[in-house]
Amino acid sequence: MAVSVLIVEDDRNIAELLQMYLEKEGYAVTWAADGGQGLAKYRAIKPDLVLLDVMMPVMDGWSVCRAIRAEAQTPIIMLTAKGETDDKVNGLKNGADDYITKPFEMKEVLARIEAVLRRSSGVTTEKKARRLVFDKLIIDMDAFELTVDGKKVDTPPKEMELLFYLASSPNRVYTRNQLLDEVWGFDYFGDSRTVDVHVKRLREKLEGVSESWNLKTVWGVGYKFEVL
Amino acid sequence: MAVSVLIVEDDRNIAELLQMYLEKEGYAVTWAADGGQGLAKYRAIKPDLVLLDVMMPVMDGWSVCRAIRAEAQTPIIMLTAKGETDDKVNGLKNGADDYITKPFEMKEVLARIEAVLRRSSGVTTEKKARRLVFDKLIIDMDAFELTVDGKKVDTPPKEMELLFYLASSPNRVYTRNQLLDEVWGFDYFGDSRTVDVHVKRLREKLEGVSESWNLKTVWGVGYKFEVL
DNA sequence: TCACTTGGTAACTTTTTGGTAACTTTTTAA
DNA sequence: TTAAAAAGTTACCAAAAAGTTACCAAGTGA
Repeated sequence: MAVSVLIVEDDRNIAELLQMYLEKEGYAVTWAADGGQGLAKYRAIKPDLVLLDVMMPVMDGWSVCRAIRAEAQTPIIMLTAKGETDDKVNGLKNGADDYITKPFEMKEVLARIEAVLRRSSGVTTEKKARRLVFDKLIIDMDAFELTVDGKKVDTPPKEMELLFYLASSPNRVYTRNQLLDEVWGFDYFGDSRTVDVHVKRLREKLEGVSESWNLKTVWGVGYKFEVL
Repeated sequence: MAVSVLIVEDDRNIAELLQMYLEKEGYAVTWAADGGQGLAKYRAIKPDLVLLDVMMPVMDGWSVCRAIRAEAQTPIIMLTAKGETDDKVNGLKNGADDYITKPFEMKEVLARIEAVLRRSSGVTTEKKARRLVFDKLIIDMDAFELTVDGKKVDTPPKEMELLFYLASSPNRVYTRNQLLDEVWGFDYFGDSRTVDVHVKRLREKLEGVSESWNLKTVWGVGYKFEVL
């Protein structure tokens, strides 16, 4: 069953961004725009985890945090503005499990959520395969290491992630925009040609290694990791 | 089977902090908010160990301690406020096995628990490898000693723990935040660049010693202890 | 109390990366 | 056959990340 997350955040944009990312990761997301609503929705749906903004009008995050703590042990992650150092202390005092400083990276948020859920026992987020093996090619995202024909090849993050993504679904074509969405993040606004450049760089590392796979251009569409 | 611990502590925050840490270490934790409840839960679940706060309203820690001692030899660790020196004497008089002064470090608590359990025979906490050996490198967390190329090298705690953590999962990359969570504790409030500095200090101690391993930077991701 | 150790911060330097722009080549379709 | 569109390629640069150094605050022990 899906893990449910309640977002209590008055800034609509931040909330939507979070929601989009979390849903993509398979979480069931509910959003509350203020503290009062947050508490109400909390009681209604009893989520597995709460993301709670500190700065909110009327009923602030700490009040909500204490209120939730008074009735259950649901993990709470606070979202605090940068510089408010005391928040860290407050957080623990009021029973928060972790806190994230704005502005935050989505990856950061996901990592924290998984960490907190892991800590609070029970819920286990099933992890995907982090290691792909093809003929003379190993893509290991745990070691963050690319092995080509038995040799380790230094490969920057973006290239690793792009290759890993393509190779996770062999023979499937992705458009540049799909790749930008999935690898760069849907909040990336740049030239789609940047994909070409990364493909080029990957090809330099991979060319002539094996007959059984290659990074193929699908003209007018995009790229795929082709496996014969 | 998991080792069970009963926490009797009226301060919800402290209790939760303890619970979180202990569960992460694999203990089965039960919490009681006051002395009466504590005694009741003690009788219900017969835990392997009791963490008992001294200062509690209604029925204080000493009473609970004596009550438990009257019926079993279950190890008891008292949690006392700083300055209450007499507690030490009281503790022994009332049959406590150990005592810890607030505010305490979680690591301290874990160490005490393991020590007490070891002493009270019976329960054996199967502990992980506390000693890692690589080519010309010995990381001994029991002796808290680092041996490089046959020579002991004075190494401060944080560096030892960081190295030990990284070396416990060779070739696996950890981000700075993961390392902060795991080595510094998830309740650490500080700059993630502090990891860099510790890595630097470790490298000074380790550089040029062996070809078969090294502390490697994974650009854009984090660090790993690489073993060839 | 004072000297020493440790852990952490801040500031500055160096390295690496990701992305853009410009130019070239290939493919498609009229 | 040729022009337009798409993709390949190259070089370069600003920003991000990591390395490095110096310094400071808190804790420790003599």
